[in-house]
Amino acid sequence: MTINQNTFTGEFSYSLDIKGRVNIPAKFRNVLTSDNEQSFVITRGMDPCVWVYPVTVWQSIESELRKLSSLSRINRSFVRSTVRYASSLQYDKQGRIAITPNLIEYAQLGKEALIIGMVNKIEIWNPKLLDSVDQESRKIDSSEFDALANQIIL
Amino acid sequence: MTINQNTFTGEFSYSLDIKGRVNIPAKFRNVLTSDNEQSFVITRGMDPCVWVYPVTVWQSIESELRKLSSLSRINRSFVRSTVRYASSLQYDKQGRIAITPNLIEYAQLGKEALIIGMVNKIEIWNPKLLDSVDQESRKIDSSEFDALANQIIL
DNA sequence: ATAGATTATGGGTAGTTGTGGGTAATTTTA
DNA sequence: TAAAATTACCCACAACTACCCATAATCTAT
Repeated sequence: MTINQNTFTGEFSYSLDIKGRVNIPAKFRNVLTSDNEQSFVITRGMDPCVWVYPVTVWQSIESELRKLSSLSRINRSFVRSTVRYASSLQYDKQGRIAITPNLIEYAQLGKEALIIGMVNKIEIWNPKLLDSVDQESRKIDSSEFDALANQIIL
Repeated sequence: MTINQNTFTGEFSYSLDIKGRVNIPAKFRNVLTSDNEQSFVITRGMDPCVWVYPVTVWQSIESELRKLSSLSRINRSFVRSTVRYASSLQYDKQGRIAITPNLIEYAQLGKEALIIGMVNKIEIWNPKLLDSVDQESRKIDSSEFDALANQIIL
């Protein structure tokens, strides 16, 4: 039994080809899907990147959304923004996925795509953008970052 | 019963071969893995070296990461930086591990690799780098170093 | 001291993975 | 409705990795 049974870890560099396809790391494939669930969910990330969820994880998000009353305007807006960019997907016989132009534009993806395991989901980044976003985050919240490291890293 | 039952101690020098493989000291093997858990986790160290964790230790880090909400930007950045360079691994039939090019570059590993027991994890160093980093640390924080020694050494 | 076992290091091979491109089917557009 | 564009499916190859075996050095036990 490996830890990758349930979680995504590691970083992989792949090329986004002219048809908008990227490889999904072999290590991630049986985490993302199973024998009885071939599809998964792709959507916008909170950062300028693409998020890819296993169906089980997405379903728990969806069930939370169902609990939100549509009477509240902010609830409606939140549900809309969460669901709007999400779509169900499968990989092709080679283990690649086709990223929609919408998402390519949002994540500003070029020829090189960096795929990062984020425990319960996958992120797909433009490498340069990732660097600048992470640097920015750490500059602004450096003390918070250090506090987390102190608390969590063994 | 030996002290090595649960902790990593001591220092060992091995060669990193052309395929990026290093031996894991025989003494460490049953600390790192067990009959029902064959894999372990390799990642970047805080210093310029490689860290190797038993699965149990890594899992407690991971479970803390799962608690962090993705709504906070610094949380996302922290999870990313922690998980990004980590991967699950097993040794081959000879008791070696294959270190990824990423990590070899980060730790500036050459032909000679120094493996050091660090109680709850293993460190893999370029010997020269280790010397200079340790000297540097002690020069800068010498009073702190002495205070720790005073407090801990019996 | 010697034989057997374990450990350290090197290399070969088969299978998997990553990448590109072709063709048919489907959708979109004029 | 027909042409154009897009998408889905398929095949092929190159690169890499995992697995295997071989040998030398070291350690252990009698």
